[in-house]
Amino acid sequence: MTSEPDTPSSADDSLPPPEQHARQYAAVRDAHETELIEDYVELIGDLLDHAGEARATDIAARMGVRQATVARMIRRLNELGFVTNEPYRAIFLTERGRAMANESRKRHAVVLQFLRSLGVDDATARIDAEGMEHHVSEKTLDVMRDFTATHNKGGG
Amino acid sequence: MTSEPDTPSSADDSLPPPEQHARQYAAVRDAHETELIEDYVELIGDLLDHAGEARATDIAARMGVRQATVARMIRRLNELGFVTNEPYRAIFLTERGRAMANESRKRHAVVLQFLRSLGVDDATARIDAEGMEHHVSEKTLDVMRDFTATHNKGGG
DNA sequence: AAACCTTTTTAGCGTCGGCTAACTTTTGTA
DNA sequence: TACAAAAGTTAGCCGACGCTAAAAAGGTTT
Repeated sequence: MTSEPDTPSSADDSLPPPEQHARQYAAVRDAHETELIEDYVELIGDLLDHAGEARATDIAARMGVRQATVARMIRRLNELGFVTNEPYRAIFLTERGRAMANESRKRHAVVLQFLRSLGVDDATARIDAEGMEHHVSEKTLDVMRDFTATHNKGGG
Repeated sequence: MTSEPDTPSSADDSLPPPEQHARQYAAVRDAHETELIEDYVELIGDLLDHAGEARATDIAARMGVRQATVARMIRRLNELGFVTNEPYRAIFLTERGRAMANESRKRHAVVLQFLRSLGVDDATARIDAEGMEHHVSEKTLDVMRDFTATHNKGGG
């Protein structure tokens, strides 16, 4: 039939050429590299804003990992220039860290609200947004923003 | 203005309780554990279907990694019961592997077509789908399927 | 001040998934 | 048949990120 829902251009029958395929997976790997860092930075920013300070204990509790894991990550974030910290003291974001936290938070909010305006329930939207957040390109984020704006007039 | 896009109920002002927050991150970590395995199994399934066989060279080229990396992963997939393989021979999927490949492929297709029907260009949709695929819950997949079905009548 | 508890840090283990280098097997060709 | 190229395997390095256990620093209570 020529009137099938799958048009030739949108059918997923054939594999992309190997190089393009490889680039897709490389993009995913790249995203994974920065993903955890962004999650930590975003969480630290949230804690600073909501609790006034970001302590390792709270980060550990919210990330669901041990404090030792957090300590090592904080050291890494410091080396990368995202946070400043002195031994046995709270953690603060550098300018770069603050920028990343804001970026992440915005992206997170766009995805979360998009999912909700699609009709996904809140709990599911929160979980999915957390995972999807780092894999959504700027272009797709724009589309999501538009969609949410036009489908959310009555409030979501 | 009181008619801002952010309604109080959908605003993301406060952090979730720590335990819930931790569960969200745990879900992401869990997804990461199986993600790469699913990607390999899905790719092997695609190669079997499209090329008739799945060879380590082709897997490496398409994943964008070295053959040594593929070899170790194949051994792992074998131990996990997803593939069968004999030394220096092509790779085949077990029943479990085939089931996972089909699942992954379906999920991948749903996300990809959803993005396209949203209006995301093909190249972007492909990249984003690859990353998002593993972080989309069944519930959200259902919503995406519905959306694509109702917004894709003219083809796209 | 001493004792105690919490918080943070450090040391060290294990797994995973990239990599290179070197080797073996298969395959294709002279 | 012999040799070269391609494909597959193995060994071992490295960084990341979980973990436990134990030490060090900070804060509180007596």
